[in-house]
Amino acid sequence: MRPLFHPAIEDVTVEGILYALSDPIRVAIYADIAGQKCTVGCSNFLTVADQAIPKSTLSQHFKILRENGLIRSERRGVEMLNATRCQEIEARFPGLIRAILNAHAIQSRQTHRAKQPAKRNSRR
Amino acid sequence: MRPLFHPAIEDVTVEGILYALSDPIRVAIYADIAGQKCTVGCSNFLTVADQAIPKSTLSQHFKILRENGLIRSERRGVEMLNATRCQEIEARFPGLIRAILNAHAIQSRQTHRAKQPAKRNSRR
DNA sequence: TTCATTTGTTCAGGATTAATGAACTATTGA
DNA sequence: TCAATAGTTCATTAATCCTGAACAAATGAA
Repeated sequence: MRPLFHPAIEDVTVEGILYALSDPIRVAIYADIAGQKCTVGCSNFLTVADQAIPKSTLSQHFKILRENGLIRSERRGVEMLNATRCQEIEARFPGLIRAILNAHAIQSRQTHRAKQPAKRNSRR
Repeated sequence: MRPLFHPAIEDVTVEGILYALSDPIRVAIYADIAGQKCTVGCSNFLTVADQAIPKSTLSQHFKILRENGLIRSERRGVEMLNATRCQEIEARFPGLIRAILNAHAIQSRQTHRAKQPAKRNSRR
């Protein structure tokens, strides 16, 4: 099994960050990790927003978050501990992560209030 | 030819915005339009960052920007005038567009300074 | 040690999405 | 009516994504 790849912060791109967070599941995962005090394992997200995610899919999502510089993952015993790299990104792209998480929170509140509003299309 | 579709601002999603701007060509186009005083036609972008873009591809890029709520396009005579919807988005997701454009500007400066630094990978 | 359990990765395939040349539509002006 | 200009649509190929199945690594118990 290959060692985990983490890009140096100066190799992290805006496009990479936006791409990684342009998926509703990934942004939900990232927002959750960012909100936690401590690091968390992947399996906390086998269901996201009442939706079951296959673990192979979940693994890919974490890989995308990791390889685009959004999180740092470290094996701890049998599980993987994930932490955000918010501070590093903040130093490179001030305000970016905060604005995205804030926008995500605004949207989540509206979606909740409308109680499943006929399935928003995530992309396109 | 179908009439152009523009989503209502309340149907614009964070994921849609991030997706649309996660492509290096689209974010460059968007940053350019946002920086202009007046609206501009699509053909201004047949080359972006010294890279030729086929016009069918360009048309798709504009469609993605438009249908994710980032720009408003209007036919004026034989050409298409495009304007950003920055203010509407600002009202819905405060600070989001500004932070993204700022990050893009930071990255562009660094990329320029390094004079084509061995092709940054745009995604992944 | 050996085995079962837990957690996550890798691989292979089918499904989806993106890129683009060619043909087409719409508008303008000669 | 014709040519030129500006974009769109379509069809095909290429690239990506999703996920079940098999695998790998660490732990703890027997």
